[in-house]
Parts: sequence; structure tokens; C-alpha cells
Amino acid sequence: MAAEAGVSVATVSRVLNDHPSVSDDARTRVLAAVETLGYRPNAVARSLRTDQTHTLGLVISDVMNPYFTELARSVEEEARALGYSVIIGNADERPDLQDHHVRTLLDRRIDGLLVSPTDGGSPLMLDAARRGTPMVFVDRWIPGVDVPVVRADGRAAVRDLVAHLHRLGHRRLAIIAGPAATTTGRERVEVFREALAEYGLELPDAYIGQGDFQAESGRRVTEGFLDLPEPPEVVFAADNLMALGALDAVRARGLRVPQDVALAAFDDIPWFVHTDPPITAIAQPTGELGRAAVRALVDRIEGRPPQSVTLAARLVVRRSCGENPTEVQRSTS
Amino acid sequence: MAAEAGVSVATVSRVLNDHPSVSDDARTRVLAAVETLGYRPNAVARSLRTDQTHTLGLVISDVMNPYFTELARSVEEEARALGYSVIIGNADERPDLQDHHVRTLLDRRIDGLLVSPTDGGSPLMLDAARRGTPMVFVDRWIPGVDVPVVRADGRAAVRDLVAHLHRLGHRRLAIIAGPAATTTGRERVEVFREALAEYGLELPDAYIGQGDFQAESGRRVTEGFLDLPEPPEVVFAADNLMALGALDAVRARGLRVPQDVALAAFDDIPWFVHTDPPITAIAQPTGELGRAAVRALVDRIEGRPPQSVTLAARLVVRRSCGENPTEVQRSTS
DNA sequence: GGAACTCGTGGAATCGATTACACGACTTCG
DNA sequence: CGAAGTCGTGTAATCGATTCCACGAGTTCC
Repeated sequence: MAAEAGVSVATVSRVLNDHPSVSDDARTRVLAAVETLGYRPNAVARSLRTDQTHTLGLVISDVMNPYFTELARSVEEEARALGYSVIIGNADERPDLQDHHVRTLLDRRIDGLLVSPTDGGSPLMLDAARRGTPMVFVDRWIPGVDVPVVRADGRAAVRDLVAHLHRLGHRRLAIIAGPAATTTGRERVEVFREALAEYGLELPDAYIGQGDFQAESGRRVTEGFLDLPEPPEVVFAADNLMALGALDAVRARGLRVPQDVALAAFDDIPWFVHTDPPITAIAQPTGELGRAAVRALVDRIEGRPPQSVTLAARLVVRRSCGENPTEVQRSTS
Repeated sequence: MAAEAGVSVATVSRVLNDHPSVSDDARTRVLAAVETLGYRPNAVARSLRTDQTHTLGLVISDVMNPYFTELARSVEEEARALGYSVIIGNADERPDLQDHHVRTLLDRRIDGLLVSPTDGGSPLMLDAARRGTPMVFVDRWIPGVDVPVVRADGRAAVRDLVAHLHRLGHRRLAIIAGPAATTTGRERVEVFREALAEYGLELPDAYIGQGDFQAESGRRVTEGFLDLPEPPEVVFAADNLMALGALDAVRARGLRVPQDVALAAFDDIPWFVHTDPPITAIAQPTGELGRAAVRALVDRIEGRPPQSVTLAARLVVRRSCGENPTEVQRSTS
């Protein structure tokens, strides 16, 4: 390469990084050589020397979950706009897989890590944070770790949901919770319980089912609910996949939604418009979350102070909890 | 690190790559030092020296499409089992984005590339193939390039679908095609046309709508079909997202599926069980495709002759084309 | 008892970039 | 006209691993 242009490697490097002190003559010769040879600089060598990879790692809990897919997509978009690439690791809700990916990403010397932790205390991640790896939590986080968090606050939306359900006459409300090891798994139950309290409703233990954010657990928990002597009138799933499982379980019993059991979900996804019936859900500003997370991480990487961000989720009413004639805000998007 | 263990870097390297000629004494000392320092080898430096990254690049057409999400997942799984990492690039059906990702991946010196090309002739990709970059096409391919292809053959399944539709009395069948620049975009139309011919049916130009594998195009094309003086009785979407758009369009007119218009789709996804009505689809062995593609690519990388693989797709009958009392093979999976 | 081997180890080259430093050729200015 | 800059360029060190080669110590074998 340097030979082709008749200059030294230093000059080639300077041209490629458009350093000011290069003569026009040398510049054109180098660019010509680049063209004829189809030369592309070796990113591996560059990273070794500069100690930066211009790459972010993103470890998400489950790629098959449309919520995380959308998150990943927006993360990649924003990162690309800021000049970074993204390497995605799929943890499949398994702490061991999560650690595997964190380790590989760290070995690759990514510039920063975006994580939606599967559990509450991976020593590996705590260690990375302590050693100063730029990190940002998205959606879920690990309490007590000094890392910015970008997430959605569902409190108001859940309150709206409970108001909606109460107005429709529902009094026995159950929830399919996520893993207690995750913040979202615990928090959604708490927020739901508080909202119920405002209407003088209880959330008995029998109405709290332990799920794992996967469809199968939604099915299992729902079957449990339906087997109760006094089954709930509403099942609220803490994520979209468990809602899918719940729908399956209800359907398998020959019961109808919403006439026999009402259904609502946390996380709105395009498919909820087309299910039978369309599902009432709490929508997170997913794309905005992904973008904000990247901005925070890049701020941290480039030496600016990163900020935690909390955005509001909102209720999207559809038909899965019953029709309310006065309430015609049925959404189509 | 070498200092901590009181040995040379060469010995450290030998221990970490478990080279046979290292004394037990040195080995334990090095491993102890690794432990206390939390040392992890720098993958960037290693890659520079060994000229291998143990990483595969996967460029897919659209991450938001559940078919590709599942493909990506199975690819990562198989790759991990074989000791490779995967970097995913999302082309969003845009050739420029596809090239961006291919270029970045090549710059990173990935060991091999798995692509589902968005268009028929990216010069960049042809070039990479010609220069000997290990490559394998998945799902879609570029004709005339000497690269193994791993894909599903839908011919038999489409024939089954047409038989099913014909039996239900449908005679006017339309298709929403994918981009002509993609093999799957063209091929699915051809296969459909041939299957129709077996039943003495034509596929008039008015019944071929040009889509781009995105939901919005499915909606637009379907509206066009419904505006025809003689609208089709069946709309067959060449992928799942366009089927979603078609369902939207039909619904927006106040028409019912399957009573007013029947609907079928290429690519089966979990959500199709829960749409209203459940959608009849052609299911690809997606996971198997991903795994086979990785095996072919790794074979190529490690010097074994890679093989093209073609697996059969199969018809999954649900209710979106009408009920047939004699046909009780309605699937729930 | 010495030649021939084996074994464990360290020194040093290497991968392909970036970048501090030196240097020669010009310019500028007192 | 000579000292002091400026400008463009090349030489060489460096990043952190891997790996070839050499070497000393201990074995084996005739």
C-alpha cells in the first residue's frame, strides 16, 4: 500500500485520518493507491494501537421478544449515527449466557456496554463496573451499582390500566410477574399492587403468579389461575410473551377473552393489534429508550457526564378487557 | 502479568493456549496470577497476530421480522457451540445499509460472512466473494456467485397450499410479491404461478402486487387488490410482515377474513396462531436453516468443503382461508 | 563418557496500524 | 544574511498477543 503510492506508512495513515499536514500531491497519490488496491485499513490493528474499537456491546435478555428486538434496532441506529457499531449478545433470560456475552464483549475491548440484566448480581458485571468499564443499564438495572439507568416508568400507565379495569367492573385482578431477580419483574407487581390499593382492592398471593418472561410460563401460570376456586376476572401479564402464553391457556380451555377472562399486558407490540381480540397494553417508548441509552453511554465514553433517563409509559386500550361504550379510544397503531 | 507469575510472556501465552511444553510448576504459577489479577487476554491483539477473530458476520434483511430474528438466534447458538461469536448487521431491506454492514464486518476481519442479500448485485459483496472471503448465503442468494446457499424450498408447500385453496373453492388467487431484486421475491411468485397452472388457473398481472417485504407495502398492495373490479378471493403474502399489512387493509375496509377475502402467508411465526383469524402459512425450518448455514460457513473457514443445503418448507393450515370440514389438520403450534 | 535427544524456557520478530520525534527544505523577519 | 519558524515526510517505538529459534539442563544410549 505505502509502496504503491510511493510514500511511507506514516503518510498513508495521515491521509486516511485526514491529518492536516499532508501535501496535496501525497494525498492524491495515496487516495489513488487506495482506490486501485481496494485497500481498507485493518480495524483490528487500529484498535490495538488506539485502544478504542468504536463498538458498543448490547446484552439483551431475549432477542425473540419483540420489545427487545425493537430496542436493539433503535440502539444500533443511534449508535451508527454517532459513529459506533453495536455487537448484540442474546442472554435468553439465562444468567450464564449473559455472563458469557459480557465476557466475550469485554475481551474484545468494546468501548462501552449496554445491559438489560437478567439477574440482580452477576459478579462479572459488578466487577466490570467497578473497574470503570463505561456501562449503562437499559430497561432493567442492578440496584446499588453506580451506573446510569435508562428506563420507562409504568406507574401512571398501570394506574390508568387499573382505572380502566375498575370502570369495566372488574374486581378480581391477577398478575403474572417476571423473575424476582429482575427489577422489572418485581417493580411491575409493586406498582400494580399500589394502583389496586387506590381502588380499595387487594392483590392476594394466589393472584400473583411467578413467570419468567417467557410464553410458556404465562401459559402455566394462567392455567393455575383458572384452576382456582375463584379465578381472577383479569390477568395482567408483565410482558408480551407471557401474555401470549396466557392467551393460549385461556383459549385451550375453550374460554373467551374478554367475556370469560380479561387480558392485559406490559409492553405493546405491533402484533397486539391483530390478535383475537386486540390486546390492551402498556406501551413503552422503546425507540426513545434505546436512543437515550446510547447517548448516555457515548457521553460516558467520550468523557461527558452521562445521565439516567426515565420516560413515561402509556396505556393503549384495545378490546381484551371488555368493551366500554363511553370509551372510544381504541387504538389501531 | 508475566511479572506477577515470574515467567516470560511466552510462557504465559503457552499456558493460556494449553501448549504441551510447560512445566506444572509454571502452569500453576501463571494460573494463580491470572486469578489474582483477573487477567483476560486481549482478543484484539490476539486477532492481529493470528489473523483470526473467531467471529462470524451475519447480515440480515430485517431484524424486526420474526423470521429473521429466529434465524439470527439459531445462527448465534450454533456458532457459539462451534466456538465462534456472531456480529449481526441489520440491513432493514436497504442495499446501502447492507453494504455499510458488510464493509464494517470486513474491516473487522471477521472469519466469515453469512448473508441474506437485500438486492441482487452489491459490487462490494461480489468483490468480497471473489477475494476469497468465506461466505454463505442464507434464505436469499445472488445467482451466479460461487458461494454455498442454505435455503428452504417452498415448491411442494406452495403446491399444497394451492391444492388447499382450490379444494375450498377459491379460483381467483393473488400474490403480494417481494422485491424483484431478491431471489425469494421472484421465486415465490414463480412457484405460485406453476402451482396454479397445475389447476388450470392463471396468475394475471393484476393479481401480482409488488411489495417490499414490509408491512406497509402489504397494506398498500392489498388495497389495490380490493379496488379491482373483480378482486381476488385469496391474497397470498410472500412474507409474514406483508401478511400483517394485508390483514390491516382488509380489516380497515370492514371486510372479514376468510369470509370476504382469504389470506395466507409465506413464513410461519408464533403470532399467526393468535391473530384473528389464525393464519395459514408456509413454515420454513428456520432454526435448522440457521444451524446448517453456520456449519457450512465454519466448514469453509476451517478448510473443509462447504455444502449448499436445501430443506423443505411445509404447509400449516389454519383458518384464514376458510373452513374445510373434511380437513381437520388445524395446527396449534 | 560423550553424542544425541528431550524438555522447559526466554528472547525477539511479527501482525498493521498510530504517532512522537527528527530532519531537510523553504519562508520569514530582524 | 543568519536565526527561527513552518511544512511535509520518514524512521522507529508502541499496542499485546503468538511463535520461531536458541539455549541450558537433564536423559538416554551406545
